[in-house]
Amino acid sequence: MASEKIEIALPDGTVMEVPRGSTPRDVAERIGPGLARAALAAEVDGETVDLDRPIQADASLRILTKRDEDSLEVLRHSAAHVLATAVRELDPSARIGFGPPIDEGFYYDFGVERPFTPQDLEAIEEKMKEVVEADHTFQRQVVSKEEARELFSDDPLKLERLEEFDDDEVISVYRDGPFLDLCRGPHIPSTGEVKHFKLLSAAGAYWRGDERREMLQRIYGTAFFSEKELQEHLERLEEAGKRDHRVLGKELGLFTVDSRVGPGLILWEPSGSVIRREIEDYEQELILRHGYEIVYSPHVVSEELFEISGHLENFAENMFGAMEVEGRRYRPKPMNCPGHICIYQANQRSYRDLPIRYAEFGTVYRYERSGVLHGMLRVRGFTQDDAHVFCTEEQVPEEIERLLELVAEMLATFGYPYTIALATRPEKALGSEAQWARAEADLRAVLDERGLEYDVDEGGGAFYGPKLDFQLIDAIGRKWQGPTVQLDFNLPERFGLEYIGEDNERHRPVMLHRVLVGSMERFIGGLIEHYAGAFPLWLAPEQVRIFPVSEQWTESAHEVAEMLRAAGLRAETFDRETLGYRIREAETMKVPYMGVVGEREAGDGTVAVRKRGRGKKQEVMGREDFVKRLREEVERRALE
RNA sequence: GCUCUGGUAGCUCAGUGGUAGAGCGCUUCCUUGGUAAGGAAGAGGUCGAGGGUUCAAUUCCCUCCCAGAGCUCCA
Repeated sequence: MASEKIEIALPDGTVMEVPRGSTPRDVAERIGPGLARAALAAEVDGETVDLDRPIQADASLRILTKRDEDSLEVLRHSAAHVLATAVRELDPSARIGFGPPIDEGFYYDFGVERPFTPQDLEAIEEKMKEVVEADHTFQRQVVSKEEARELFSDDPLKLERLEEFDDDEVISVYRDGPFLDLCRGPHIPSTGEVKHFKLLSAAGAYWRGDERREMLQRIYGTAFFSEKELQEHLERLEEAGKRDHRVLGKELGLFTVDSRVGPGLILWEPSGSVIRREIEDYEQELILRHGYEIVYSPHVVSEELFEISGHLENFAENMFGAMEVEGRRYRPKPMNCPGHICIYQANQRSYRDLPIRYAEFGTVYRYERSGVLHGMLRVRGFTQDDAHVFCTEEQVPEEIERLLELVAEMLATFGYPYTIALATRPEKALGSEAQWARAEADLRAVLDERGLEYDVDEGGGAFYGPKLDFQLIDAIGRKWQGPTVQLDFNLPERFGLEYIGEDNERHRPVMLHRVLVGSMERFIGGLIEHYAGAFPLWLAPEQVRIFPVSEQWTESAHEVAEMLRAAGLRAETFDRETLGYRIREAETMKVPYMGVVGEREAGDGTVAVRKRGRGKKQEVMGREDFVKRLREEVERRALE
């Protein structure tokens, strides 16, 4: 039996015969000593495992080195163990929660007496370096539940997790030097491989994410295979910090909040308002061109409406409280759809009227827990660029097609690449299976027809219909929630929506909800970060700033600015301090264009044009040409 | 909501059991400057709000308000 062979299929297609019970490490050694040295983990039949995990049957095998995506996860998981090892060394009484790898790093939760301070993190990081230095081997061991109970008898958190194992489940523990953890694995061969890591922050986190349970102390960190990648990651974090819309919003005077107004409620300063108005004007022009009609609905609505819509039943915890007037209860609206439905129902509708597309920049109010509020990105009052399409089932594909076109046009204008996800029927769903199947098929067909790539989020749809989610990718690669399109079988039913068909019978229309920017607040908050505050000309609150070289040319500078304003451009003059100061000020405020007027320019009717961020590279041009050039750039909404 | 951290001049922040400081900004004056900070003087603060301890609180304690980080990507 011992000499029995099994077949291992390698990624290059070759098949290797090895004794049963060989480990991936054995295979790597047979392939070559270089690979054996570089090996960190392995993928056996698609499952990531340790290098010394014996293989008992024919399998496909891939040796993972630091070049493989999946290795990074293993490394970070191991880094989390190194962290826990260090924390335990410093505080043996620390209880051990969970410590998984996450998207950009890892964390570990600890049950400790007091929260970690930044000094603690430094000390822990130093201790981690010792653990790495010691190069402890990660040793996997399979134990029985009974043995595991014994091993973790002093740690109630681990014991709790242990009790959740089914009897037939394999329970594994991993040891690295002094530290033992209940862990699924896999791990890299030894702690010495965790060379480039950094602890980033500490914060409270509920045990198992349940706010009724004990709060543990979580430490976040990240790890990479090279110092270069680590440094690049830290720089990215720093860059993201510099782009923070709250900081830029303050510096550039875009928006503010005031505790007298209330948390999560945005006040738009003039400069921010310019940006918003430009976007709203643009979008209005866009959607009118795409066949929408503009409507308006009230901010405060009788509760009766939300009883019909079901919001009171399903959305109440997100709604602002009721106010009573003349014995009737009213609510600030959390959504615009019920109002639009009432407009639809204001008249009898014929199939000849459909599709009907109502759009509104509708301001809604939603209660969000105070802890989740965040600048402009998560607020309690915001304006949606909301629209509702009422159409027949047959018209759905064409409407989806139109929406895809609309989305593509709009996102290109802002320079966002995007991805699409189709969210399908969840467990608990309204409407017949056939209805869902048809709707989903319609959505797929349109996407496929256009050759668009998309992910499928199985069961991710709303209970009332499938949806398309668009995710934006910003200038530094972060993802943002973008447009959404949702089919709705629910509200037409609840409100009893009807249209008269060709057959002179009453029929139920389908309803589509869609937003493009979603919320003006969130979208513009995101745009601030996407552009790092340097808005393209058409959106820039101040588009041009004109400086005289010295006071005697102030008049000329004013003339130029006046000319620009007459052409509809937002131009100012600035003649304080020295020329260097004025340039610096304009660069800091990220004004796209600067124009300098001195003796030469005043003499021959030109202006010396400097573009934001381009340093001294200036260009002298005629004033008319300057105006023309800027007009042209605004009109095509150029990104650069 | 919960845990931790913070709230001092318009902004960014230092500081102290004996009623406060810097840089930037602001005002005024000087400077008339050719592409990222010219010089000087000055004004400006109920030290988040309320209560308590104390001879004395911006500082220590309590409550509240606001802000920030985080609150399962399941060993």
